[in-house]
Amino acid sequence: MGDQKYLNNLGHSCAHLLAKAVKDLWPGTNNAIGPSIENGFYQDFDFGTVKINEADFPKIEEKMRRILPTWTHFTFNEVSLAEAKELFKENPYKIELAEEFAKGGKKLLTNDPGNFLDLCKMGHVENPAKEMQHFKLLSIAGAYWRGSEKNKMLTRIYGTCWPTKKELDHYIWQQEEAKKRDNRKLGKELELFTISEEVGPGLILWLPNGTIIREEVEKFGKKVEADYGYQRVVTPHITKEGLYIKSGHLPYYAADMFPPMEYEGQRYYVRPMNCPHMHMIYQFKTRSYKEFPIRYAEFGTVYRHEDSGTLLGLLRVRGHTTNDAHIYCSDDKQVIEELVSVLEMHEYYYKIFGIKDYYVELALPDFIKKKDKYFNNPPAWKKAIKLLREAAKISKIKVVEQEGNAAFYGPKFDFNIKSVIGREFGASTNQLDFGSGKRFNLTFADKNSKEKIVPYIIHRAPLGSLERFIGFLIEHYAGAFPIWLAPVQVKVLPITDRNLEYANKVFNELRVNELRVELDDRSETLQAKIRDAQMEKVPYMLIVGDKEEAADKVAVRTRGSADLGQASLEKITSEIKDKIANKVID
RNA sequence: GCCCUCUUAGCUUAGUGGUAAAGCAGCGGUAUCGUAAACCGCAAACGUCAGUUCGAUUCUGACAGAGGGCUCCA
Repeated sequence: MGDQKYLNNLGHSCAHLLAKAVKDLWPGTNNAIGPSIENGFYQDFDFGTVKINEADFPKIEEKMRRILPTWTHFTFNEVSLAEAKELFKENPYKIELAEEFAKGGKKLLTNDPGNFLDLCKMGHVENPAKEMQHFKLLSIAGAYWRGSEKNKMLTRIYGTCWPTKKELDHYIWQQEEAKKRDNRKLGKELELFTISEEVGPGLILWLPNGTIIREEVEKFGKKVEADYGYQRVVTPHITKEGLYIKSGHLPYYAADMFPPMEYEGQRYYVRPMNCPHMHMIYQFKTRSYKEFPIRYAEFGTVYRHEDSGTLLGLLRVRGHTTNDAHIYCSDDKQVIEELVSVLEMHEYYYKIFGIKDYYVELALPDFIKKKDKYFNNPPAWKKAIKLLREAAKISKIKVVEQEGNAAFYGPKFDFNIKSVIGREFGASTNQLDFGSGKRFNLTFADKNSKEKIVPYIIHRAPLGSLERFIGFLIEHYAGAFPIWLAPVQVKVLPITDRNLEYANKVFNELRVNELRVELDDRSETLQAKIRDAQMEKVPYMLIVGDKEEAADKVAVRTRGSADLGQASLEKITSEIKDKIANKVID
């Protein structure tokens, strides 16, 4: 196994090989960038008017293999901007990059394996012919030049390259395995959710099994929030335009909102976020300093106009329900305490759900590149950032600071989790808002009966949205949910129809114990019943035949094991209830 | 939204310029079986709208939906 740096060099070198092969096959094609990425590399091309697709891969791969033996080593050179412009005069992408790097004071470097000169940042293998033999082209995609929708759409070819054939095969196998966990695939197979063309893309229809999981997660969230002193509220899904003018969302957020509707001469929006509604609840009455901090929580459903191409099962949708809450703080001390407690809550959730692969980002504003994106109040920003850093320090949570990702009204902690398929996405966001108090004129009476503006509001959603979170859980558990979440917790399997009466007795006993239990009373073979229960990933199977009936017992099988032998129903019931109560992950 | 690919029964797939095959699921029977698929039968589909054609599920186009991607820099 090579280390990551070596794998990066391998992928990056292979991108050059791909570029050379493509340029040989389609003269006139310009190659743009070709970096290594996790598990491989990509190379962007401008094919002009030529269209290629995955059917061309064998041809390209063959060409690569033909070129590879001639690449025994790379030769490097430093060039001047003028030289670079001459060398790459036919390639506008390279020229743009060269000019930019020269301006940024970076050295301009080129490499050449003998027959293919390229502008390059370095990082290659020493002997390509020898080291680069195990590659495979994976997919083709469109990608904007420099990632901006305003630029030209280039053609991106993804590939992977490994030191040995074994590692290449292993990677391909791993990808196949990952696909089996895809939330869309399992969502269908386990009957968790569906998306109807007639209802619309990105709008989730929760099936009975999925609804059980959703409601269990919701119930758990409500319990935790109750323990942390939150009060629950409920607000409507639409609102008049004026509220978003007041909040400041309209100019910053319009592109993400569904178009408004007219009603009784007023414009109404389907809400893309809950905050302004909650602030209206704050304003319901005169507030006293004694009430603080005020914590309002709501599972609030919002709708956002996500681009159609970005939708992804439960992971990216147009309607979702956030595990939202707003904490109104009257001073800095409360802000720190509440932030620390919110971070603690995250860790508790992640422990319960068994989520280990995550990191926390401290999203800061970028006043240089995106000046117009933020409330213009530098001292307030500075102070807010200080408070977040302080809270992170107390929590002993490692945060990665990232400029440019802040909300328009404040900096935030974003928790990013990684699905087994390798998709990384924001799981939760915790924002420190120093602007809305003033905008909404949220006031309270202080000790001296003086009216004050709420200085800080914490927006937090540790579970993110139920849609995305459950989408993540589906992939995380590969559909085998911990028993407290499993739609069906126990299945009773009678061996013959003779055993139906006893099976019913067992079934009813489990129901009385408030377990989610099903009785498979079909006239099927035991093997078939077991197979179906396994496919449904039911945690416990209780098998009852003549022997169990005679002994007044049940034969136990779990989804992860073979036959566990007989046990009394009381014993197994209490074992199951215990696992549910403790939210055990098996 | 943009680039490429795709759309056949509830699901997974086969196939054709003369309206289509199968497995699983479903329904009706038969079998009553000991830890991952019993047997027989029945019913059920070419995404939508145009165009080409004697004739289109098949070819072309548009639309809709789905899938792989879209600043990890030379």
